[in-house]
Amino acid sequence: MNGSGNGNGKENGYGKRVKVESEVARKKIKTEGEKKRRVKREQKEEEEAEEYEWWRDQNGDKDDTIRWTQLEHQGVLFPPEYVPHGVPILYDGEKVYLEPEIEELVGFFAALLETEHGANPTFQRNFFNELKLLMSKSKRKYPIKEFSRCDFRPMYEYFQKQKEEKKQMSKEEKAALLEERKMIEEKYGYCILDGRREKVGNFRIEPPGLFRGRGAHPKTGCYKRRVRAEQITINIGKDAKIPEPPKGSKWGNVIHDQTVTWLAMWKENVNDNTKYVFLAAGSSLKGQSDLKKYEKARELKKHIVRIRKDYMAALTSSDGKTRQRATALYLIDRFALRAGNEKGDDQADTVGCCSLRYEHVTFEDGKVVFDFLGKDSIRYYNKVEVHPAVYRNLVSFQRAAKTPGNLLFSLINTVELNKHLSSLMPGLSAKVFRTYNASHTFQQELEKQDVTPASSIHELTLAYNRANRQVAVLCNHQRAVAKNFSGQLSKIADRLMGLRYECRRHIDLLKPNLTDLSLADRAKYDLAPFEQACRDDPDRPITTEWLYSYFADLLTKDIERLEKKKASDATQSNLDSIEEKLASLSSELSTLNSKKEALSSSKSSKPYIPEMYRLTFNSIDKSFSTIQRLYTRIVATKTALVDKDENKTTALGTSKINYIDPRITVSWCKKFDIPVEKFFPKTLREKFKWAMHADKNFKF
DNA sequence: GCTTCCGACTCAGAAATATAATA
DNA sequence: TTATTATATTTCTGAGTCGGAAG
Repeated sequence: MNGSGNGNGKENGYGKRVKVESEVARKKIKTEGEKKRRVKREQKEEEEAEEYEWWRDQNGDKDDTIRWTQLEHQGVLFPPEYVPHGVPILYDGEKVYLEPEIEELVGFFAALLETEHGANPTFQRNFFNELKLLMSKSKRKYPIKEFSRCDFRPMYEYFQKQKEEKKQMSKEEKAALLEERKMIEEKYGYCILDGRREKVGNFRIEPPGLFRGRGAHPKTGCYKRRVRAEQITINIGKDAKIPEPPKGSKWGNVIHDQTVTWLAMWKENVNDNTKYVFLAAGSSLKGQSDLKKYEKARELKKHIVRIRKDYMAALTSSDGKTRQRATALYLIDRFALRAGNEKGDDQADTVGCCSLRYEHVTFEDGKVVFDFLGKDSIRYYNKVEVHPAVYRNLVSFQRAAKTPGNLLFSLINTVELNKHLSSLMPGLSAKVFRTYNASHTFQQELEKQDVTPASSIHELTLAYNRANRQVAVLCNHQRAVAKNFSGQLSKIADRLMGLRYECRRHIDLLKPNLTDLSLADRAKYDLAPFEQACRDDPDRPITTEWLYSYFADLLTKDIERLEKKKASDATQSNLDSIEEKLASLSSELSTLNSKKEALSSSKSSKPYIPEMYRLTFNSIDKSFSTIQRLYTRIVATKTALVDKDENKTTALGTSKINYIDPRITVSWCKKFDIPVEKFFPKTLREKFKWAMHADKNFKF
């Protein structure tokens, strides 16, 4: 590996920035240390792998239709054959035992019983049709007629139990399993490409199951059948040894096509789509096209002003087709919309720019509202201001479309659009705008961030992620809300409430003591911003009931702490005082509980505060600094809350992996003296090997 | 020429797994 | 400490783009 690239991590390791501040941090140091060792080990592995630095001898005008000259590989790995378990399902409450083939299919459904797929009517219907088909072909007679009379629970429970058992496996068993996995990866996971050992991506043949289409896919739940060797085409070098198919079978076809990069291919039965086995993302072949993609996007930089001028002028063209094309381009460029190819009826109804329909735009307060399902049925909702000409055009396109269901851009399509684009710049197509705008936005946002090389790792990470998030929002990259998200949020909100309450009572304590001060002195202790910060959240007011739970919580935690202390390092001398404290804590806890009980019946106005948590005034300065400290924590907790909430549905990964030129990250890391490992985990460093030596002055 | 089809590739979020944080 | 839970990373496979061949 080249020195300038990888040496970076060593010179600027974590150690320099980790501040040893307290004993509490000691534990951190240990884990930091372990982390450091792990990172070092990874780096070593990266260095050890003998490296072909393909990016060093790129010559642009090589014949790029031939993708390889030598290709050797081990073929594909098939999933294990089905092993029947004999667990029945219930029909009208009666046990029904199934023959293996049918049991397997039913098992696919039973496993998904508690998921959204299992509850999806289309999924259920498609699955059940497949089941009826299999039963009708069987010699056996099954009583099963209606889905609603089936009970898949027993099988579901059985699978759950199995999962549980797997979790309970001993260390040795787990290690053995891992070992086997490694062996398999060693065999199938690599190929020889032009004399070099390169990683293969998905060498595992997809196991049978129920097709899990996204969104409202009409075929979701259909039986995705087991793939056999006879369906598979192997692509391999002429001189290479052809991999052995499973016993008793043979490959469907073996070809030696040097113009493509796949190693194996088959047709999947549900949608008749082709599935490929490709090299891994870190391979030279993938890396080369990745680099090419970003270079093309950078090429667009040189033309973007002209292209924008071009389509802005065309917005008011007298030719309808030209106006539509210009408007579509405006949307693709400004809002990073996808091109939007036509789709069939046997697919989910999703759209991109060119396939937008009447119902996907509305006009509100002089703005345009886009609301449609995009790729993967992810909702795109955006209320935006647009250029007046674009507004006028959209209104008129919609009027021309007349009714829902009709195309907004009725006169153009993606093929034409891309043809036009490639006439403006060789190789330009709609998707290049997404790459260009994503990378460009990222670089700009990064520059906007208020950080210096002296900033802490934490601040730098935050800055990076903020820029990253801007791009994710631009590209509408979303993710499902985490399972217990609201629980996690309310936990933080609860913590915030506690801080607010504490801040409030410290202010109340201090305030009366300020009245005697001179006006000038009083100005030194301005409480206004703090009072503002600890004002109640109207959605979560501090009630007496909450207060009692708050103190009960504090008591419980203090009791636990003391119990621990008692158990671990109590000497005879302090044992008594511990016992004493424990007793008073417990008594306060029971007092509190009874007060809480009484709360529902009587409405006493003054909340009871356990003795040990009552505040006593000490000095103005002490009190004031406590308030300041609490204030800082309130602000930090608030931002954490906002941060978490904003990140709730935003997926940062997709843009990092596919849209942001990695050289921007690398150069920024060099400039700000922070290891790239902070932002690129192992596989990404592998994927972006070609970008690791980017200069610190690199500009996208 | 045109439209339609389809092959080959990139990009997408969910699910599985590994790791770190916390009780 | 160990067990549990949260978070980060990797794997999986479905869903797009786009260009060129076929009809």
